[in-house]
Amino acid sequence: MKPMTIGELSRLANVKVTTIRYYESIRLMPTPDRSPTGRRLYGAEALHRLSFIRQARDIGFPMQSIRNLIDVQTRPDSDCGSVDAIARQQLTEVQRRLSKLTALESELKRMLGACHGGQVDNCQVLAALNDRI
Amino acid sequence: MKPMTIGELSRLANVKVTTIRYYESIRLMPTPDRSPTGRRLYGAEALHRLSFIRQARDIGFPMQSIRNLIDVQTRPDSDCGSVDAIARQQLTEVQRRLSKLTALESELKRMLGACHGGQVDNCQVLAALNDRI
DNA sequence: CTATTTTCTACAGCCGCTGTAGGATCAAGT
DNA sequence: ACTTGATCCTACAGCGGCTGTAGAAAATAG
Repeated sequence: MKPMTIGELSRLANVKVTTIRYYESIRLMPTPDRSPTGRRLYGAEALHRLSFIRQARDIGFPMQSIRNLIDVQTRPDSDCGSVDAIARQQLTEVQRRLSKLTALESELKRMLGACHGGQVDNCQVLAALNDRI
Repeated sequence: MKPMTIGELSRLANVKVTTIRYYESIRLMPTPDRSPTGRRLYGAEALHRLSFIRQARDIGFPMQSIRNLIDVQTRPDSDCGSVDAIARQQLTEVQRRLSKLTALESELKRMLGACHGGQVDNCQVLAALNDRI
């Protein structure tokens, strides 16, 4: 398994090259090895980590939670309690989002069922959004 | 129903005063009436609209979608098709988020069940996150 | 051996706020 | 009526999380 360039990593993790460098600069990603000519070289571990960050961001995890999880991960002697606390906190937040999103989903569905190319003033989409969200 | 100040609106809609003024500056909120001494005065409509924006933002709606919906709302002669398109687009996005969040929720629950104050290296939290997210 | 693409660093800019400075206004208590 | 403290005003700077650009070096493709 030969190391990959930043561009390959970018494609595989679906994270822009500039963003990867940004993550490195804020120490969210570790400083990678370099080729003899100074190019960043990444292994599978980096891909794993970056994918994790990407997915977590995508799902709406705050940066700090991600950082916490990663930090704990790189200190394997630390106890599980802090990880547990983070997970618990995230679960609450995830459930809050889920309930809102579920409500929104049903409302959007209802709207799409009710609206058939009429005019806005006899269309329930916006009223529904205002009432229900 | 007497008009309310920006502070009252802020409390009722759970949006910071500065953020309300920011929304006004980017024309997401309309320019309000002013008191004789120059203070912003808002009615129920503003509260309605601001609450809508707030909830939509909270749930992860992109600014542009919110703007689209509001713009269409204020042009009641426009046809329903564009609203429908926006709603449809949002539904897809909402469902994407829902599936990810649901997966994450079950994983967090599993983690919390499996982790009882051990050490990180024999704790499944992080491995689970890496595997499943 | 060109030509195109990728990478490098360094830095500026954007979005969506958030906070601060410095001053005016208002509401409540004495 | 007067003080005190909260709220409001404008204007502008700063921040988090990227994103884009410039200018140069290096890798790959034809």
